[in-house]
Amino acid sequence: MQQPLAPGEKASASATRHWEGHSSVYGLTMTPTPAPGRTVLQDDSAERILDAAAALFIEGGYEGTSVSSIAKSTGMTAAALYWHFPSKIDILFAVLERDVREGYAEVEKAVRSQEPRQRLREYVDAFVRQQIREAETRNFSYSTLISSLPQELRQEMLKLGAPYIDLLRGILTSGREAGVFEFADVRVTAFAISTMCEYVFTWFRANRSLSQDAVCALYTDLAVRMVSTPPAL
Amino acid sequence: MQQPLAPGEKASASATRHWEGHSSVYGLTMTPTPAPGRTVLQDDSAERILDAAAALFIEGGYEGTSVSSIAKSTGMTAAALYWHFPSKIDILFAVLERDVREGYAEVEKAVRSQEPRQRLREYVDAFVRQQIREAETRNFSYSTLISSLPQELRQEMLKLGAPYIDLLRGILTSGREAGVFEFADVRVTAFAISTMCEYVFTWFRANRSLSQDAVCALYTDLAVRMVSTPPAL
DNA sequence: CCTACCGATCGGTAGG
DNA sequence: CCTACCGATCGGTAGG
Repeated sequence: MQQPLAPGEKASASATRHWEGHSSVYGLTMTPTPAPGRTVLQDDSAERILDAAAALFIEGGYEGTSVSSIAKSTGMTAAALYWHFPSKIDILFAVLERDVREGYAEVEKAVRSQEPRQRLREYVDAFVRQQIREAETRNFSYSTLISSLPQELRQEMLKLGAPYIDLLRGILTSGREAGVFEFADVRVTAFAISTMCEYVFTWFRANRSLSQDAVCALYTDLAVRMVSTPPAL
Repeated sequence: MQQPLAPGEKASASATRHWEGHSSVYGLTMTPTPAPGRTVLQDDSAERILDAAAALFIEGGYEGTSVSSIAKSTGMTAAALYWHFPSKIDILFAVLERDVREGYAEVEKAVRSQEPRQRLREYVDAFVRQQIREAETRNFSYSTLISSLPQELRQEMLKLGAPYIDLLRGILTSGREAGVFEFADVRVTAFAISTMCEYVFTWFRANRSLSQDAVCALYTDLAVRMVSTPPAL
């Protein structure tokens, strides 16, 4: 059972906390633990922090954003943030985690056809559209912010992206079973298509002459070509 | 004429400097200017700084690497670095610039066939092999370090990568003229293939079961499929 | 290139 | 005794 903390006592990292998510891997001392039983999701302060942090990280990167600037943007003090999150890096992780989920939900919703080739088109179109939309208004994409995470947390983020890649693998596999797709390796092919889409933002801004729709259409065709049978080898 | 600087006096940013390359875009004050007339290329100190900085940036990222750690690694003091480079960001830029050139030279050397399809295979194989090799030993790839550059310098880096993409465009165009390739847009297709190859590192480490050769072969086939005629649509 | 430092700001913590 | 913070400042370190 969790004991109430005496005034001034430090909570250990293993203590039950009202915030969810990752426990800091650093040996940092924690702010006093509030009573357990509440969740962040009932508390919109945490959501407001994530909103502010997301905007600032996207604008200036992780290291280019101070804790106090996040605090100012939410109308709190810097110290108050540490009641909601154990460290700055946990804020980044939570921001990315939320974005991965929202991004996946959007793509999943767009994929509604039952025909594999059409499903693949819907997947690529939604994915590329999402990435381009982000690239247009952001200095730092979520993809590049991941590199600010320490090794361990980066691995955890990769796992969170699994549904994304699993959806694509499912499309490819069902297409192969239906005889419309043909490819040598599901995993590599899925990763290839996925990274191709994810990193459109690295070049899109530099070529403003192209419309969003045009790039989506071109990428969709390229992806379909990569897996369609008979292969043109 | 350049006046000798009194002790403690700061050189203006417009003073003649013996180092080459980009002038800092920040309004930072500079360390005292040495006598003009020497070049960095005759000075292997600058090369040693770049070697040390490259290793440290790759290990800990840009913000995770202090100027003094670069200095220590080269056997200099932190202040001494500022005789060779105007700022920390200029060191990163020089590191990336050198790598882009070396990386391009390697790919260019690998592309020797005259047959377009084989040329594309050689290009993709060399590119992917290079990226995987880097991914195996590095925490931060050069591609992710680019995101630590401010907007202006990031644009300059993109320009430095032009030969890379131009080589690929040339391959695609000659293949189209020879009637073996067919695609809708040279620029987008080249970018799609290029980013697909460049960002192998984002997933390769997590899937150690695959060999370097296997991934190269699979990616080569995927790229050829993307542009081969007749398209399997 | 070194020694000797600066202005500022960093992430995080204190008691209340 | 709780949740939700505040005003002030900590020890270190950054780039220059």
